Amino acid sequence: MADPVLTVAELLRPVFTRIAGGLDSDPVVRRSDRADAQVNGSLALAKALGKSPREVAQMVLDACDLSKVCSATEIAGPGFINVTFSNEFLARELVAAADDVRLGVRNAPAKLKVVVDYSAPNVAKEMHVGHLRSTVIGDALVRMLEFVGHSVVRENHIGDWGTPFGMLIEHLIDLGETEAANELSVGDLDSFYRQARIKFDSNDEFKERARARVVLLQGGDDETLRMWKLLVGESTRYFDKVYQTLGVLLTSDDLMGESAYNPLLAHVVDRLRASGLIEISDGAEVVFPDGFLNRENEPLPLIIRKTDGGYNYATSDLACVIDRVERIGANVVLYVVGSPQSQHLEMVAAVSRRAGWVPESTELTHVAFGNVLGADRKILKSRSGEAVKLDALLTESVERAAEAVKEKNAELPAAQQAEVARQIGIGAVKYADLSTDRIKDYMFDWERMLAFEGNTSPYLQYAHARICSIFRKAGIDRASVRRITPTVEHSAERALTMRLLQFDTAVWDTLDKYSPHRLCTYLFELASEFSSFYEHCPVMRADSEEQKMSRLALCDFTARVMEQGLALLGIESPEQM
RNA sequence: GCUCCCGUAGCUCAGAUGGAUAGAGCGGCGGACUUCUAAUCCGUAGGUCGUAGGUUCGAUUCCUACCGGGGGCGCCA
Repeated sequence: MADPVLTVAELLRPVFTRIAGGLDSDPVVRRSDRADAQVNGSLALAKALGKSPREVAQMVLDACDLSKVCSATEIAGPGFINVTFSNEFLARELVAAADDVRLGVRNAPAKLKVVVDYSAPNVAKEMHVGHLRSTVIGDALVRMLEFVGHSVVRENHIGDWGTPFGMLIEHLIDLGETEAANELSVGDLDSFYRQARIKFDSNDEFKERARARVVLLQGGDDETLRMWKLLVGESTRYFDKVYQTLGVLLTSDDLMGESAYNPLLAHVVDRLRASGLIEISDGAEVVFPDGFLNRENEPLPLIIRKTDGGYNYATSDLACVIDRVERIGANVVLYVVGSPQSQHLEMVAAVSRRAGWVPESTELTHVAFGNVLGADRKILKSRSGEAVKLDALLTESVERAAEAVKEKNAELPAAQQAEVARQIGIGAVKYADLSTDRIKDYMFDWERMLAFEGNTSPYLQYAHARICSIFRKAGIDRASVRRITPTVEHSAERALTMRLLQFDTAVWDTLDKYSPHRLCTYLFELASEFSSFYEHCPVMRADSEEQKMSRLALCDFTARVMEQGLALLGIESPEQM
C-alpha cells in the first residue's frame, strides 16, 4: 500500500467504526491542498451521533495514534481533520516501493481471466484514425491488467465475413490475383474496396455475380474460400505492419474474426430456441430483451436470424459471448468499441444474461469512446475529404518529431535521432488519444500534440530523459542508489515523493473505470513535480554527499515510475532526446 | 417521439465513491539560461462549473425539468 492516504484510511477505519458503535464507517480520507490529506468522515458521523463534527473529530484523534505516519494533525473548519505525513514515514514508504517490482502498485486481489476485444479493422479496408482509439485504448488496458496480475486474452474481432466479400472476391477475380495482391499489399485498400463498391452499385451483372459468390462463400466452396483467404491474408499482413509501427501488443495470434464464429451461429439459434426466448417477428427470428423500445414505443428486438435465413452481427456477437465465457472462461470481457454501438452491446449482454450464458459474477463492459475530430469540430478528414489513414498519420507524426529532434538536439548521431523521433512521434499520437476522457470526442491537433509542453508525451519523456542524463554525465549506475533512504527536506522533494507514492492509486483508479486518461493525468503531474524539483534541487551540486545520494535515489525512482507508467500506456521512454 | 452521452477560464482539457477559497496546459502579461538538456522553471491576470429548481450540515459532483451539441432507435456491420 504505497499511497499514504490509504495507509491513514486503514488506520482510521477501525477507529471510526468503533465510534460509530460497530457499524462499518468510512473515514473519507482525501487529498487536500490545505494539508497532505483531510479526513472528512467526522461530519457524516456527527449527525448520526447527535454530536458536533468537531467533537467527533476530537474523539477520533483521542482514540488513535497516528504518530508513526503523521507529524501533525489538526481539526479545522466545521470538523475536518487535516493530517500532515511525517517525512520519515514518506521516506520509508518510498524505499519500500523502490524495492518492489511493481513500484508500490498493489497486486490484483484475485487473478482474473480478462478478454479484451479491441482494434477490429475490416479486411480489405484501410485502417483509419477511428481504429486508432480502439487499438490504443485496448492496448493500454491490456498492459495494465497484466501488470497487476490478471490473465489477459487479446482478441482482434476483425471484419472478415459477410456480404461485402461477394463483391470483393469478384473484384479480385476481375483484377487478377497477382494484380490484386499487389494492390492490397501496398496498402491501397481503400481504392480496392471503392472499385468493388462502384462496380457493385453500377453494374447489375457484377452485382449478381457478387451475390452468387456470397452464397458460395457461405456454402464453403473450396475455390471461393481460397480467394477469401487471399484477401484476409493480405489484409492481416497489412494490419500487422501498422500494429508494429504503432507498437501495440496485437499480433496475428490474436485474430478472432467474425468468420471464426460462423460455425457456431446455428447453435446459438438452437440454444435460444431451446430456452424459449426466440420469437418470430415479421418473418425474422428475434429475441425481445426487456427495456428496449423502438420508435413506435414497441419492444425492440435483437434480430438473431433474418427473414432470408441469414445471420447478422448480433448472432455472431452472441456466439462470441458464449465462446468467451464457456471456452475461454472469461471473468471479465471488455469491448473497446465506439460509443455508437452501446445500445447494440447492451442488447447482446441482456440477451446473453437472460439465456443464462453469463454468470452474475462475470462482467461484460463496453469500454466506449468518442470520435477523433478535426479543427472544424467534425470527424477528422484529410484535405481531400477522406478519412485519414492511420499509417499516413503515424508517418507524419514521426516526421514532425524528427524535425524537432534535429532542431533541439543536433549533436545526437543521425541514427539515434531517427530512433528518438520514432519514439516521440508514435508516443505523441498515442498520448493525445489516451490523455482525455475516452467517452468524449477529442480534437486532433498536431501543434498541441507535438508542442512538447503541457500535457503531452514529449514532456513526460523529457522528464525521464533528463534523469537518465544526470546519471550518464555523472557516470553513476542507477541501480547503485536504489537502496538509499532519501531525506525528504525541500518542499519540491516532498511533493515529488508524495506523488511517487500515488502511482499505486493512479493505476488502480485507471483500471477501476477503464480510463487511461487518469494514468496520463498522474504522469503529467509527476513530470511537473519532477521538473520543479529539477529546477530547485540541484543533484550533482547538492550541499552534501548525503543530499546528493538522496536526490539521486529520488531521481532514479522517478525515472522508473515514469518509464513504467509510459510503458503501461504503450509509450517508450528514450534516454536522450 | 423515445433513449444514451456530452456542455467547467479566450482555446484545449483535468476535477474517484458530494467536502472547506473550482485546477492545469496553451495563449496574454512579467521574470529566470557562463550552472545536472530553457523541449524547462517561477510569478500574474482570467470562470454566475449550460439554465432553473430539489435533496443535503455541505452540490461542478446526486435527483427532476428545460436549453444547446452529438449518437442510437428491426432484418448493414
